Amino acid sequence: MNINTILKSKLSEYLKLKYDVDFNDFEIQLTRKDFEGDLTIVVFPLVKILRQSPANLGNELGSFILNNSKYVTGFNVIQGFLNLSISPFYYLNFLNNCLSDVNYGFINPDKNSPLYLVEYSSPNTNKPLHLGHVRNILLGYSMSKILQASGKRVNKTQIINDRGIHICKSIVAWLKFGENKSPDDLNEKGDFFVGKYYVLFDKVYKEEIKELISSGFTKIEAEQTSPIFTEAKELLRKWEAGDKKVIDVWKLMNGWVYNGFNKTYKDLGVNFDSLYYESDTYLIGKDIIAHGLDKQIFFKKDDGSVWIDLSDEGLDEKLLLRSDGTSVYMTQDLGTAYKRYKDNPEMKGLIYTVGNEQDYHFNVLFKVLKKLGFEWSNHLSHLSYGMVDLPSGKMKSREGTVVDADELILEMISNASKLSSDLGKLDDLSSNDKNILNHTIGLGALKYYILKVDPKKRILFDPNDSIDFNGNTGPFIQYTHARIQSLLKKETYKNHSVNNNLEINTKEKQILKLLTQYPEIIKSSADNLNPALIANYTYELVKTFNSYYQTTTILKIENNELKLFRLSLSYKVGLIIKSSMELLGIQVPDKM
RNA sequence: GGUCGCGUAGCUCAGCUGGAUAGAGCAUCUGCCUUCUAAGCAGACGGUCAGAGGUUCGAAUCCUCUCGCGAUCACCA
Repeated sequence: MNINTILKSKLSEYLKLKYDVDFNDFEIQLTRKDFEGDLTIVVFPLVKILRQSPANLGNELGSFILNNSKYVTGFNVIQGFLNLSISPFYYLNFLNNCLSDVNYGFINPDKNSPLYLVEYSSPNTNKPLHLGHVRNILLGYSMSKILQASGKRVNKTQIINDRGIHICKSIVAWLKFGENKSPDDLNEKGDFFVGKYYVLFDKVYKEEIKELISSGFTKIEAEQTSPIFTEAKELLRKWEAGDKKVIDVWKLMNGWVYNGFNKTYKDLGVNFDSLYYESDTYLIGKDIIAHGLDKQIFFKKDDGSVWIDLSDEGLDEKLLLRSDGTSVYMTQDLGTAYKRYKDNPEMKGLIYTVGNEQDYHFNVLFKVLKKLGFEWSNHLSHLSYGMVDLPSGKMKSREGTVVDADELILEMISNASKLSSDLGKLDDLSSNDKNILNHTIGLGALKYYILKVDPKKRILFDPNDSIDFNGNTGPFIQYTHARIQSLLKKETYKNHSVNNNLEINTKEKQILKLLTQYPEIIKSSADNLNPALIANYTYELVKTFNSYYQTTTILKIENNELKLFRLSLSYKVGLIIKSSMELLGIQVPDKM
């Protein structure tokens, strides 16, 4: 059993007996360095209840726990802080137990575990993925792993925004200028290929407007009468009418884009369990609107547009359907949410990984569903994250100021490659193994760089400042893991029980203390939807271990018992590093 | 203007539900590779936690106000 739980229950038992007070809300923290002790109980909260001075109370509880727990070997009291020295015996015992437990810290979900849907990525099919998507994808994927580790069944899902005027724009441009060529003909990645035509459309459109204005049209007239834009609108009409030719081109081009996306997902090491398409769900959304109108939850304005009044919730009126009957963003999201519920009626959570620019949208979405009386609406939550901005400001795809996901991945790999060849670390590897390793390291750097930051905070990304490989970074953590593996390789290592009378040093105790915290970190990370907690915990562990590794002889000592203990400890640290990096979707190599 | 979020070292960030003297990395400087991987370790330097009030034994953390930055309030998605 966990030492905190033991201490809490003993103390509260004591308080009940002696003072007839029910209290179990003890705050137990790691003792600050510079103070003697391992765990600290804060007694201030009890001072008021028991009407005693903090010092007296600390001493009283301290002597009680000293006499009643075999794990406590001493105590001291400073102000209201009761510092307890914990016997190495406890930690060694813990090491023995958790050594044999491969899944230490993990709660394995089974068929009866609550089902959570985690949505992430959710791209438009008219342009390649960029750095903003990368943050989204990494966050969503990592959260799905973390939720799984905390005992939830997870379905990783996305909604693909595959219809609408923006899609038609790239189709029109390709039909006009594409010369019937496919990405394969030009040896291009499908999403780039299509994105190119999206940009081309915009270029032609702007030129047309310019010409029209110079021949006497107003700006608005020009925008409306632009031939290429008219074509796009016509195409959208045909698409909605189910015109076979249009649908075929649409399918063809979307297929190219999906191939491109899949390559990027593969490079990032992520995947999905289910896919939803806006082209399937927007009609369901329209049905829901009709239903809500029926029940008078929504209302229709004179021009035919449909709205909901959320002023009683502190929000405004919100449009749900355009006056011409076509759907808006909200329409589609209502439909998608409903379909997901229908497909997974037992779901206990649906987490949308979407940027914080859409906080308002999701606020409204959840409230609309609630007003519609869907009891499952309280399972929905929004994992909102800050934008990734450049020194020049916001990324804008049409202005070409985006950091492209694929280019960034390549750059990270080449950075890793350059660094490892400079250091001469991989010289004895085959070139294929080198490539795999550089990919692992480059992506480790990228993923860690993004995930270590609190999701709700904005990230300022400077492309000229290539991502660091030293300090609090992915490669540093990977490196430590690799070093541990090579250490273990040099000795025949077997699982064994550590002698409980062993003397352990301060740094070893520090590491063991950190290891005991691992399950709480996973839980907290899952509860707060925050992978950064795990990232920063792992960094602390790695840093502590490195300091130990550098200053403590592990292999070349006479005392066999001690050597085996040190190997056990290293082995366990390696396991924890590996499993927590896996929760971030980061691979850890055995050699680098 | 309304709403939401953010503001911690020169820079990038930790600091979880309030706890002791504020924590890392980068950068700058000083040591350490004939001993398990120097992508490392040890150390120095660096702070008005945006500002002002309040709550209490105790506030970077909670509340109020002010300032700064960002997002949003679209018949765009």
